[in-house]
Amino acid sequence: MDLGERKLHILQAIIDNYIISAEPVGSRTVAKKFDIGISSATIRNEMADLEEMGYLEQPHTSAGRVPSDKGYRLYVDRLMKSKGLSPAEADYIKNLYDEKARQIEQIIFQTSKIISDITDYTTFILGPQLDQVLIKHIQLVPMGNNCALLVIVTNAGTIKDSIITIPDSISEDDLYRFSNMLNEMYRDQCLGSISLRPLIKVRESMAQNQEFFNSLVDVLTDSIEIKGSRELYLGGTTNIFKFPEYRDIVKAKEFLDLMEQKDLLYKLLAHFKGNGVSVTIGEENQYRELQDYSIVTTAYSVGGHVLGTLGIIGPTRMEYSKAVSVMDFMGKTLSRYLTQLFVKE
Amino acid sequence: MDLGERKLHILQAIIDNYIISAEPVGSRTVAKKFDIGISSATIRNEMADLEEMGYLEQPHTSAGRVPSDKGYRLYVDRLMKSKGLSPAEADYIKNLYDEKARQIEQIIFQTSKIISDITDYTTFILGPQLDQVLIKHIQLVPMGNNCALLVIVTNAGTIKDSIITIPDSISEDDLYRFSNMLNEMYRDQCLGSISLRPLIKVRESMAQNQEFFNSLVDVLTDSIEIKGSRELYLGGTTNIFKFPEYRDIVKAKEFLDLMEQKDLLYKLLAHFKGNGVSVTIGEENQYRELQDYSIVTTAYSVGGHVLGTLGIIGPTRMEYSKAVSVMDFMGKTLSRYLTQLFVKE
DNA sequence: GTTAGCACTCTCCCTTAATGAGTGCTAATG
DNA sequence: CATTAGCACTCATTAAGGGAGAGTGCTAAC
Repeated sequence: MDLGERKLHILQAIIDNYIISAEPVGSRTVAKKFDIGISSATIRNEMADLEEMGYLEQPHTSAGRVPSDKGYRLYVDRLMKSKGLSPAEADYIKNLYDEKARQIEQIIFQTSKIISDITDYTTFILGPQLDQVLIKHIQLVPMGNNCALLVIVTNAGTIKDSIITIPDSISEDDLYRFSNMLNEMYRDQCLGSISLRPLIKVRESMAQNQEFFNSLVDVLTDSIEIKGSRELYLGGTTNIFKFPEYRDIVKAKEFLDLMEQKDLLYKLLAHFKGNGVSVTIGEENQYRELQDYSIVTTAYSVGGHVLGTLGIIGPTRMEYSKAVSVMDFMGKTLSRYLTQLFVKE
Repeated sequence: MDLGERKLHILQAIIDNYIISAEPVGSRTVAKKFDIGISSATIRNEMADLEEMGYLEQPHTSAGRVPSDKGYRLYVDRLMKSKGLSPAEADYIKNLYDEKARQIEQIIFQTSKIISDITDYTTFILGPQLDQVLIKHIQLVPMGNNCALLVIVTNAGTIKDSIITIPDSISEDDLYRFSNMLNEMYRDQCLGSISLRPLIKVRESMAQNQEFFNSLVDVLTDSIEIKGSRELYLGGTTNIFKFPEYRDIVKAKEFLDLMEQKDLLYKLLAHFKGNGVSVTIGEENQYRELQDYSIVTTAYSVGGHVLGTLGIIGPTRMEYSKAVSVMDFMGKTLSRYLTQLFVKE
């Protein structure tokens, strides 16, 4: 059995309808929407075919049809009409970015807020990938009781800090001197691939402070171990309540727990390295916990280097057309903005 | 009518029971719990009195009694037996703090996680109050396209950063020189009360860079405007689902929306400056949106200076005894830990 | 003052019945 | 031969009715 033009039209009508209504779609409804002279009986036959082919499902015998993941996939690949953003929306976004945002965190939060406001889905953003990023400044700041703060500023505007212990024998002046050394050694080096070798020289020059030296090396090594340290920002988590399929308290809790469990989202996002917008529908997802949801992601970059990922998550009954447009637009807008801020012309 | 010993005992039995069961408590239940020879009929009479006095309420004629906010208040002030933490819990907490936490943010997150794990309520923590805090280091880091990052490290281990624009005429070397000047001027000054006057001298020395100078002054002024910039950390927001009174999706959403609306929590916490643990029950709260909940707060400090506030929020049917013990313990533990880290002996 | 007894109230839950949307099949139609 | 009208059938949803049970308030006796 093959997918004639008419079957595709019917499938599209059903999905369009279901995305809006969240109710199984019956043959009569399709007949009305599809005002050419085809009766509901004919449509019923076609729908039975589409179900047999796996594009539709039936919650129970006497209900209408609901799209399957396979149906959504076909819809995303071939049927949906790309909507684009309304000029009002594009303006709204541009204006927000024009306002002075003075911290990279603020910019990211703003981005996540925009996306979840416009789409009504939950947004998650993976912060700058530190191994791609250059060190712009290193500073050791004496803090108090045998403590110092190691601060690393990167060229993506992010700051990484770490408390380290220092022995009594090191004075504040020593720390500042040492800061300068570190700066000279590591400025404009890539955080992901800095070598500890140059430090050996330093080690000799502070032979009496082995302990401090070791602690410092530990921290630097930790800083290179980036995986754990990438921030994951969430926005619009309670948007999930807007969808009737999550009126059920158990499902809502399940979703919110999922969002709090950030490891899963980390792992998930690790896969989407490519550029362009990627859509993962329901069971296409390799993680079972996420197979009830659809996820749309895209990368953002600074000066051509991919820095992190934007994503939204919502029910498989997602407004894919809008979701894809928004993510595409926001990925590009954020990249342009960051590049303009941080890359020398 | 006055509150005899027996009435107090009955009230206590009712509240103890209701806190656990979340069901209206009937006279028979109290009679059982209260195994001295008093019949349920007598207790019924006493309960009617307690209701008349405003300590109890009746959801409907044929239901048991439920404590009123006034009842809870009496309970908290006079009736509850302070439980203290179990040794196991105290150990668990101490062990967590002994693990190396390398960022102040991490420490705060850990604290909020501990509190919501132990109490099952939602935790909110107001981060360090920046006007109480000393500047330990200031750094201008050149970033790219007419941009620099102003980084301020404080003696509470927090870092404040801000993107500022710089004119072409300023070189990287100028920036570093300027950083050094700022450091000399402001190190160990209180962030809340730094004066811009010393900068006037600098202004003269960079007469040809008025624009940059102005932008810098703006940012410094902003940094002093602290109110907006205090972080509010949340933990265990989905704990609310554990309580039967929030099985209702509307109420659950209401609560979660409340937690996302951080201004309200800011305003709320501004009131609790004193030390010691403070309990606010239901309608005692001045903000209508919070009158369905009870809130327990306490301050944390570094070296005797109050830095911020810990709080939990849950249904008025709260395990006050445990809540108070935990908050007291955690406030003290966190303060001790931070003091030990950051204050010179 | 305390208590046993009893009528009364109200919620909760189960059963039953009616409604209605939608299907699948059959037979008629162009 | 594809299309369609007609009809019996299915199943979820909703409303109504009717115990059962928990709890109260009142009265009268102790």
